[in-house]
Amino acid sequence: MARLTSRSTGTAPRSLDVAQLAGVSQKTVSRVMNGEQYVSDGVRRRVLEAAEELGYRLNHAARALASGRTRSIGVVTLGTALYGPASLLMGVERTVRDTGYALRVVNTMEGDASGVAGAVDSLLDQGVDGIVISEPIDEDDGADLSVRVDVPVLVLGAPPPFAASRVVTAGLVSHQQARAVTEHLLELGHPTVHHLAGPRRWFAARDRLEGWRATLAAHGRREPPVIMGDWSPASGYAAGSRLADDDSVTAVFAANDDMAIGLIRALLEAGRRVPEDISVVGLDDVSVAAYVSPPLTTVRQPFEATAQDGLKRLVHAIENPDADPIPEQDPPVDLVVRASTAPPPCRTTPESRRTTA
Amino acid sequence: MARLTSRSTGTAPRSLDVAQLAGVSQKTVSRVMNGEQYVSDGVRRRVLEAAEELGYRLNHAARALASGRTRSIGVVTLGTALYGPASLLMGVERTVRDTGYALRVVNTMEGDASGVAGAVDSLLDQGVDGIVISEPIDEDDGADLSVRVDVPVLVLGAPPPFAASRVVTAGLVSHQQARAVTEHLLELGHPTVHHLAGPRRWFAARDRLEGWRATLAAHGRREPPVIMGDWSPASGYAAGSRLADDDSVTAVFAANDDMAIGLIRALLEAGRRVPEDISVVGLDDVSVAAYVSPPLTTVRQPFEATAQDGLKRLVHAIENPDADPIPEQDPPVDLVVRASTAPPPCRTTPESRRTTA
DNA sequence: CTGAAAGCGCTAACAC
DNA sequence: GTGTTAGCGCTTTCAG
Repeated sequence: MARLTSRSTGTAPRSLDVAQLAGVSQKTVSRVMNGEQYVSDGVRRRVLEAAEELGYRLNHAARALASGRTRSIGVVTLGTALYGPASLLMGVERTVRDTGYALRVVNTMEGDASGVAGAVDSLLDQGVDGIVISEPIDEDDGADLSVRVDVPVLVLGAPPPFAASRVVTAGLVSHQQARAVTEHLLELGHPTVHHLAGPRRWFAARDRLEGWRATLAAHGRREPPVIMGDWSPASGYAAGSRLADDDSVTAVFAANDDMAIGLIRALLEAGRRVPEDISVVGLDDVSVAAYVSPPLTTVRQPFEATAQDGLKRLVHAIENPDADPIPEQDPPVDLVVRASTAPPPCRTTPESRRTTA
Repeated sequence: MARLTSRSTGTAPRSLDVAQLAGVSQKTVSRVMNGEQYVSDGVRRRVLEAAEELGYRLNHAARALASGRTRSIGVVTLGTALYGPASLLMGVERTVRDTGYALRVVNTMEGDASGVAGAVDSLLDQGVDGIVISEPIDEDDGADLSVRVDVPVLVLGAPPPFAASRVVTAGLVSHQQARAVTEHLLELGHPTVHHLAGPRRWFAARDRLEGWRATLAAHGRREPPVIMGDWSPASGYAAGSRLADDDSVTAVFAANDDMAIGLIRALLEAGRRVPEDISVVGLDDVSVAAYVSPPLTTVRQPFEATAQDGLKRLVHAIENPDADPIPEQDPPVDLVVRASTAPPPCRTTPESRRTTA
């Protein structure tokens, strides 16, 4: 009964130690730890008990080396605390555990030219079975990813920024959200809708702008000049200060809630009432949206659903390399109408069509 | 010049392949890749070129297996998009890359009894050289961490929730922040300050409460009953609805900005003016704080500094197991006075001392 | 300064 | 059902 290789204490127990304690081969321990079949219940129990007694934990590095799979997924994030990216990351985090994968996170360093490419590279370097790219923003240079990405990639909230063998996307909902917002405003009777856009480098910003533009066109409305913001309340405030002087403005769609809140602040300071004089809509439904003055009409973002749906499809792609990808499932648009929108001040008559093509 | 082991294409190149191409031993490649000294410049360059040509990337799993070190740090987060935890995570992410470590993230699943213990366990399981625990909340049960944590641990924003061999902390600033807020309000002439606290299970909530309480006591002021919130604007709103009826309330310190915003909303709806009738202070300095009505007086959180300082000390503990820990460096409290605070309505006389001990 | 040999702890392929 | 034999691609000794 003497152990063949009793290890000096201080070293972590290996599967061989467990095997000896349980009186089985090392391979059997491996089978049990991996939940494989073809192990009798008695042996399985003995092994489990031995492992427990020794405080054994499987060495993932060794497993990864031997199997070539790391059982981990890498996430590329922006490294900002902006509501959208941060919420998406949380959604990914919460979901990934259920998939049985571990999570590695890197962020695209601001001001670094390598950007997404560098981040993906570093993940590949660390060893991951799949990659999630959350809301990539356009690179300064057109840095294309020269490295070969041979693992499946999930892109959240944007189309793939590079070519990879197997790519899936999720959360491409900005266009429809913008349409819902614009139509809501038009239905209230506003002759047209102004738009405070996010930075051009963000796909979500461009897509919202497109959705707004397309909707105005579809209704034959004049398209006012776009105002550019940077997602921050300060930029919304600046936009509001400019807009406040223009009496023709009756409705503004801000590309996110933060800008909407800054915008409203500027309008109020300028003596314009919201929504009596000007209606404002945001996008995100941040937690305070219902409690600012006036409570903000906005669109709730489906972060959790996007993360879940995307991850499910990424894992499918990882584990079934040859199978067809699962089709994307768009969540419904969730417009939350509160008190920042109302019919325009004077003109109750809905519209004078044909102003523009 | 024939390669000894030319590998079939399709397999990733190993250090041996690089060695053969460069005409050196495999060990020399290892030396170069690790930036060790005692390699002549010529050899180093040849190796680097060969690696580049082959598209070689070091296999971290093999390295971890051979060296016993993973060069990665694990983070335990709460998995909520609350401003504090989310911002801390971003700070950690942004900082960790500079340290040369990779980041693994797990979150304590809500409703799971194992909580922090389970999360730490799963990190240990994955293999990490150090662990960051961000704002742990108290467990339902007194689940103590039975697993042995033999890697250094950094706890952010709370005292260590369990005993580990080497623990460092950072971001224990709530107490001082609460004091600054309370003193600001007292200096404005308010006879006392009410407190809308966060959930008891959060250390930050308890510490803010303690700071507020201690400050009132130090100034010999009456301590009004504490109102409990849950960090959400909704809970702030509920608190505000109750407080609005009480004429004796002239100043409220909400434990975070979200609650402060909800609180203000309720007060305004009830016809109380802020700050003319009631002053309100939040904590966090969320991005919209300056743009709500009225602009919120609050305390800016030093998330980035906390993450940087903490991580620096964690890495020190990892790499110098026997050295003394680097002492914690508290960032200064950053009270941002805006328009939600003012002297109390009538009583210009500062105080009537000795109301309570 | 450079190299040879051994082995980290596991899984893969195949025997029994 | 279970065991045996080879490596996975590195780092670690220890020689030179």
